[in-house]
Amino acid sequence: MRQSDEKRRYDDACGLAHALDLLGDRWAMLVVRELAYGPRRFSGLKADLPGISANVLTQRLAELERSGIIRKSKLPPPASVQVYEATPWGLEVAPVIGRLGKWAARSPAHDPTLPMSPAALMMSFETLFDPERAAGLRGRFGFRFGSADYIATVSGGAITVARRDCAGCDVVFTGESNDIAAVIHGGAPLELVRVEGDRSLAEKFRTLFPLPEKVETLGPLA
Amino acid sequence: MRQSDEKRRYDDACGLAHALDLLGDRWAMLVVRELAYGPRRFSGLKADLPGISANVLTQRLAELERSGIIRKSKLPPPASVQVYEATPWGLEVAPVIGRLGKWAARSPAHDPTLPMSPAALMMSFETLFDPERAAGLRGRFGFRFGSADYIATVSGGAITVARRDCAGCDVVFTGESNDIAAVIHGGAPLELVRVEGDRSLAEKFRTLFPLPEKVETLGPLA
DNA sequence: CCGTATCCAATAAGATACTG
DNA sequence: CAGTATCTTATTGGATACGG
Repeated sequence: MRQSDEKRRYDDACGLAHALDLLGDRWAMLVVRELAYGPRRFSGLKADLPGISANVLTQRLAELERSGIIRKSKLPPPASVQVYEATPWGLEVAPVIGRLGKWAARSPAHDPTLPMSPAALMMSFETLFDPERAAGLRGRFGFRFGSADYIATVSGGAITVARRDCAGCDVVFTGESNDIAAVIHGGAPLELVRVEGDRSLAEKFRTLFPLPEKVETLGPLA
Repeated sequence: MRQSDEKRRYDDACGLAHALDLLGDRWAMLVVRELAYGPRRFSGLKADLPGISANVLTQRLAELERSGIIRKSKLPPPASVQVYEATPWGLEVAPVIGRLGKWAARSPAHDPTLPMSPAALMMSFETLFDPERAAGLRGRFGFRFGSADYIATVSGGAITVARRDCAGCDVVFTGESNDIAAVIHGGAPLELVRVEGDRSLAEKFRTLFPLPEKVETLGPLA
């Protein structure tokens, strides 16, 4: 628990400074990332945020709720479990933090071999998607992570992602998000994960997400 | 100085997590904002980041330089003073943090009456600009803050901002960035600041930056 | 004047154990 | 499973002193 009532804030009218008042605390943006595709439970969030401790997660959820970025809600019966979900406004920041991620992927210090959560992987599909490479391609691509299913729909040079059952997809990838990330982004062999359905479509899917070029280590000598 | 050599990092391959490794420390993004339009000196940065202490600024500058986001450089003689400037890659994150700011401006908790630095104000012009309202408008708008001059060029339904002498502008606003912000964004009377040049153009300029609608306090009851 | 280094008090984050 | 409580450690900001 916070000992003082007053949170540390920037004394600055700039919208960016206020964004950092709202999302600048450690873990806050990553919590929003995890909620980008639908409601999640406390334990799921904790599991997908490697290294966060329960008390910090509790505090972040409370602050984000106070700010109106997320809210508590209850899944319909018979589940009836409590979950956290992004509000419509909270959801609007997802594409912005996605672009922040795309920018950072050019950093020489970025290490793509670290673990990657299902939500992070699905967001990478949205942010790294290349419409030109997807021209003329149509398909529904399912991802079964054990904890949840997601589908990515490619059509008309665009991609959309949703958390939804994989039934009816043209291809379904099943495995750990780390391994699926290695296959899609890292060029690892398809055999690392389970692939059901149209295999050639799966191969094409892998080509849609070019990694941004790394920055030169010493920076361009302008 | 940091006591441990190891910086606290996220153990996460997600680009966003890496962005926060690079820019997640307090003040870091605001330093980048201040460098968005050109090189700045230490004391200028300190003055425009209300509340930062010299040692924290020193530390942030060193970290950002290590990451390749900014670099030290020397102004050409006879000035020959040391300045900090964003690298080309570092500059690329400016529009992204601008969008973060635009998103946060919808927060019910956002207080636009707080102080606002010149760089923050100029960035707000870029992020809040409405191309439809600027249709058919052309002009060069100068801003003289005492510490530096900036110009905003509106043409063809677009706006560009640069730090440059105001000479040749159609309108020049002179005053403190706080007051100019109150005039442009807050609807304060033009008389609060000094306006030279085409006054009707100045009035039109004020209409180009609609503030985003506030979120309802309790959030939409979906 | 332009920073940098050091010390200090307050606060935020992390680890771990524990409760309903 | 969903958090709390408690303790320890790390980071922040302010003051101040110092070097170019």
